[in-house]
Amino acid sequence: MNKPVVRFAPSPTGYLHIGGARTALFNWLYAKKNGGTFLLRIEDTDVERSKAEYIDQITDALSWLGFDWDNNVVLQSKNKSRHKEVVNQMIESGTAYRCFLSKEELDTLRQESEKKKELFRVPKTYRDYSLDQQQTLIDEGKAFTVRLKIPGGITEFSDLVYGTIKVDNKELDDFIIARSDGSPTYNFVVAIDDSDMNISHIIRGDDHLANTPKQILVYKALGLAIPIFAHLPMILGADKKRLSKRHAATNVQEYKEKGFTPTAIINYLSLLGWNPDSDQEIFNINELISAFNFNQVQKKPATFDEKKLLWVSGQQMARMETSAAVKEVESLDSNWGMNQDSKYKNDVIALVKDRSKTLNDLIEISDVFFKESISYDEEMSKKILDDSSIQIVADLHEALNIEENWRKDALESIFDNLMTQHELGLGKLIKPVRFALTGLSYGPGIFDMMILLGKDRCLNRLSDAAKL
RNA sequence: GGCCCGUUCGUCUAGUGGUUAGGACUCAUGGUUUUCAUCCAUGCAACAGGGGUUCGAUUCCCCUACGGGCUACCA
Repeated sequence: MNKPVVRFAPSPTGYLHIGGARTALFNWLYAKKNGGTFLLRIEDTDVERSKAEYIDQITDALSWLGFDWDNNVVLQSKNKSRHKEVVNQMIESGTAYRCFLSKEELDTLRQESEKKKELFRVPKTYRDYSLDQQQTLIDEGKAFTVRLKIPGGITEFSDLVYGTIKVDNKELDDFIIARSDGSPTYNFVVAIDDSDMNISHIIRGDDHLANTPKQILVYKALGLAIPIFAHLPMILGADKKRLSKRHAATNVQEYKEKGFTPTAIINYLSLLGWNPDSDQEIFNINELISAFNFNQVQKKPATFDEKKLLWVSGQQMARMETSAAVKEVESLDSNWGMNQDSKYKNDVIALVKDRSKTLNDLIEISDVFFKESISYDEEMSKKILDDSSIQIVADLHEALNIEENWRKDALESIFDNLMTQHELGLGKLIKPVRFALTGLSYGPGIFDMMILLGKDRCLNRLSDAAKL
């Protein structure tokens, strides 16, 4: 088998969203797994809605996710003359024809059949006009579109996910391949471009499933080799509607800002509509590449669940090397750990990493190790630092102040004494102490934290908290 | 309306002509004589409905319902 050539073909009418990222992922995985080529084509032929800035946003997001594409980005708009050439060629050869029905005429006819509850079909008035007859109408100044001359019969193809799909060509109108302004339409150009780019496997959302027969008919009309198709089920929002801007967060960029790593996002996305045929859920990229297979791709749409993403992210976080986590955080937030010793930064992340689910958690918790003094949330301090708690904090301060050995065993014995003194369990002591030390109600082990924070910082914070 | 596709716990999913229908997330409870957003254990929870086929259907077939897609001079 030849090496596959696949492509991701977004239109630059918005940011890269989760659904697009999943489509890109499955294309990329398939290419990587089979030593194939992954191409990127921007479908920017909708002049109204396409924006150049979105192209950058999409390519940035893809790069960030790590989906490096081969060759240069193909801009569909650059192929205009090629598309026109093929249209003309098809008119000449009679596989397509000029249709002189105006949009208004068609709209009226369509409305009439709707009123009569009849099935609307585009009239094939001009289907069999000779080239001479067509020319006469052009000379009269009549506008025209170009339609594909769809033959009778059945169009059948085998989808890697959905299996055999059959459509009676009668169901398909002679659809327009070039508008009256000469611009070609999607179902036409997509076939031409895919063929020109030698795409062997078309992997895309199943919203294209019903368009596939039309595209196959274009391939056939031109005598082109028909690629293999694999349609992916849609990703739905919590309301079971197709993921769109209406939903909370659909933009890949937003997940980056929430502190998810590409690995976590990719891992979670891979689990939407696919399963590894095992119980494994946490994958690194290479594991995913070798496990990926269309046999395990689901046919039904999957609902995006941020809770599970968060869990996957936490799992990935725990598996990440400390040094890698430091790098990730630094690239996410360039201000993080400014003017801090790199060994210290490493120690902080090592301490905090296992309990964090996102890079933002890392940033939030590690911050208390960098700040000189911390601020206390008023409501929380009222709740946590009552009179007796303040007494604990004050007593601890006193005991720590005279402690020379800032080591775990020494700290432990101080807490032991405090426990007897206040007749409380360790847990009860830790709560106010942690809050005094960090302003947080959660975090790493208290002794490790104190050691890393250092004596001076601990003493200052305890006395600050005791004054509240 | 027509055509195409789909329907297993709330969610992601495994699975079989005879199973206690399995796992994961979430949630609940308990544990880890240190909090917890980590970790461990336990628990709650599903085969859309109706007809067939069959000794037996969640599994095969048909219908209905529901969901999604396409049906544009959008992509």
